[in-house]
Amino acid sequence: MTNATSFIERLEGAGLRVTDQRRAVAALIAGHPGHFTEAELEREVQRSGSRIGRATLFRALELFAQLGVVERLDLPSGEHAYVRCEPSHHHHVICLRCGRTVEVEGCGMPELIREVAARTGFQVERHRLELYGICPTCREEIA
Amino acid sequence: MTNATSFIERLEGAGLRVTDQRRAVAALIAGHPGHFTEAELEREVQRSGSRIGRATLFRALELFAQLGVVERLDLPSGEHAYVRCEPSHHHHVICLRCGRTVEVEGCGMPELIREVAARTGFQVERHRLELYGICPTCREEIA
DNA sequence: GGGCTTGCTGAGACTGAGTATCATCATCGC
DNA sequence: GCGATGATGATACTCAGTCTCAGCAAGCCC
Repeated sequence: MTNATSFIERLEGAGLRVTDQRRAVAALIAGHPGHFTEAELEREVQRSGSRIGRATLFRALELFAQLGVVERLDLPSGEHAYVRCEPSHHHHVICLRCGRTVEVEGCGMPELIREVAARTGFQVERHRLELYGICPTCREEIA
Repeated sequence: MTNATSFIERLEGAGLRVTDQRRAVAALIAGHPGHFTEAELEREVQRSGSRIGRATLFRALELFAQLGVVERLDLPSGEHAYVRCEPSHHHHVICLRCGRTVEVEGCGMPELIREVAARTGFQVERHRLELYGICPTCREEIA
């Protein structure tokens, strides 16, 4: 489980400073079950009583993204969002109804990439795969 | 091959008006080998001597995207771009060096989606897959 | 061809995400 | 505790994308 402490450890491991602001952002992200936008995070920061500048929030998100503990998503609406995640290769399945996000590892992409490479002559270096659907909880609620 | 004429046919088929502006945008898109941003298209419109408002350009892109002859991409940089494409299900392989875009059909995703659904309990409704790499031409140039 | 309806256009104001700047502050190694 | 330097935040700014609304023109009907 990714928690605020592991965020801090990552900061220390990279030789970066551990500030109150980063601690607060880490705690908020760690407490988030699904994805969130920068605007949402900003509101939560205010609600929690912390006083963190917008620029700092953006910087913290970018930083955590570089450290691999947070990933940036592009929602179908075109909005940018973030999810906390394990720093290993994986993909996200995002619930279109409640926004809950689940990580899927071992995605079976390597064969697909080999096939695409063979067919197009491209040397495929990276890919982005996002799956959207309805989570089990929401499916029950709808039914 | 997708050309400007097929864009127009799609408009007519959908009962939409065929205007000079839409014709001009269709011609520019049809002449584009790779992806392009709205800003790039805007510059080309000006260079070609047409006089099309920005709002109209956005509307035309959105329209063609709805008609399935253009697709919206999210580049790794976070920028939004568009590519012209066939209106069937497929994915794009994008060259990180020259921007050329190639469509890949029959992507082998169904099995992957079934597996993810089985593992997470999600009912997967749609997905977004984009592959980034180096195209054959660029590979030769680098070598 | 002429008139009419209605969808389309464009200028410009607006919004909101994200960035740049820079003086001030706080962390952390010594 | 001290100092170097990385981090912060207020503010101004840029730029993509949207909204509005008066005027225009495509295409239908006669």
